[in-house]
Amino acid sequence: MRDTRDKILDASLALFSKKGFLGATTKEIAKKAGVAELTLFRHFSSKERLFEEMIASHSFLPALKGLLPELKELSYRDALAQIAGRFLNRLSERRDLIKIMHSEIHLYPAKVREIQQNLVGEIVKTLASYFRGMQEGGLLKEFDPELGARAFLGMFFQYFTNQEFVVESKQKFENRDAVIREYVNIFVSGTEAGKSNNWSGSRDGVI
Amino acid sequence: MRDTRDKILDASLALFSKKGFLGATTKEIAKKAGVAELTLFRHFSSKERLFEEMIASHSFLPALKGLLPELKELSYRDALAQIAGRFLNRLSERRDLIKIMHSEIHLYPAKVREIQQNLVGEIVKTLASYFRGMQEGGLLKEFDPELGARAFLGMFFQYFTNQEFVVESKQKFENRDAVIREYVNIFVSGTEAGKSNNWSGSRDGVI
DNA sequence: CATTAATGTTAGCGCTTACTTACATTTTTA
DNA sequence: TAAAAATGTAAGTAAGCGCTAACATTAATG
Repeated sequence: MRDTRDKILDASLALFSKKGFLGATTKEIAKKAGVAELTLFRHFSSKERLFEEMIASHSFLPALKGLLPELKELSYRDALAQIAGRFLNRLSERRDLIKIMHSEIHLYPAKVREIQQNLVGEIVKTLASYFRGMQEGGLLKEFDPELGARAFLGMFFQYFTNQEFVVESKQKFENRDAVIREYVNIFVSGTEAGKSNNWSGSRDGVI
Repeated sequence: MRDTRDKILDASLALFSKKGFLGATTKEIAKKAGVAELTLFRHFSSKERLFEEMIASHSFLPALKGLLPELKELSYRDALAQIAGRFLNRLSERRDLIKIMHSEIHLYPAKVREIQQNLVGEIVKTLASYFRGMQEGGLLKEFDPELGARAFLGMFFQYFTNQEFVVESKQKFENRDAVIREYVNIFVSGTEAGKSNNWSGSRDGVI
């Protein structure tokens, strides 16, 4: 049955994420999947193969192919907020995979790099090419587009991991949208006091 | 002997970092420390206690107590570069501990939070209070100082983990100082095209 | 130098783990 | 409905793990 295989894959994702590769036992995975342990081994020749196939089955995702055109119809701020939001969504969806990625770098450096690539690489490229376009239009300053993309996404990746894996009682900065707004604003216009950019508008409520 | 204890603690840091708590065996740790396995258990009643004491012995560090006054004598850009540099240095020094922190969140959530707190908390506060001072002096825009500090350090934390744990052949962005310069610049004056901030000076060498 | 403390050596216990064998039972398929 | 494929049950194997016991050896101490 195709169903059984998937149930095992899903259970293994959850348990590898929660307890790590060594900490999750095949017996436990089978139990969580609602199958006999032997059935697990009939589908996957070893625990290691199960791990690899689980990773393979969960790690690819396109998800923002046609995003670039959309961005061009938004203001710079809105475009960045859009990217940040989607990025955070994707990270949330792939929460378990990211946890595994953090836990098992030593076991599977290649696989982990592959996940990272699939998860971040595409969005970095999309954002970088958006920056390039805007720079050519004279709308942005000169900076390395890919480096800029990594800086921008890095702020959010770090925010995400901190929220998901470190913070316990969802404290101060749980307001996702407020964080996005503030980070985007910093990225757009910086922090140094200057002429215009006060943008005091939507700060304390009311719009 | 005091020496023996420390040798075991050091060996356990290295191996827990490399293979995780479950992956590192007491036999292997003892061998790396150059002692008999039994000696390890005479110093630490269990593998778990060894792990905890190792964490405790490595996780505290003040390291930038008197930094704030120093910062006030620097330009905004230089102050941020200074902070970023010190932050990256600290992360490099504590490389192994950070790896463990990533690997063992599920086992020791409390301990991991404590490390994170010791490692990042102090520097966040220092930077935030620097921001506050600068804002009161009218030198910076209005933004949440702690959130700003987290955004700034987040860019670098992400850069660090990417370099250390993901990238293999030190590729494109190995130039630490160039990354610091670009990130600081983005943070200071943003990315949106405006009036002044071309700052084309020290971009390609030659100051 | 004699006593005590710290370490080494070896062997092993009890437990868990990934994985297997043999056979019964269910489910799917033709 | 009969053959075939998928799953279950139960028992067990071999290996590795954390950890201990008993005793010998070395190093530090007074």
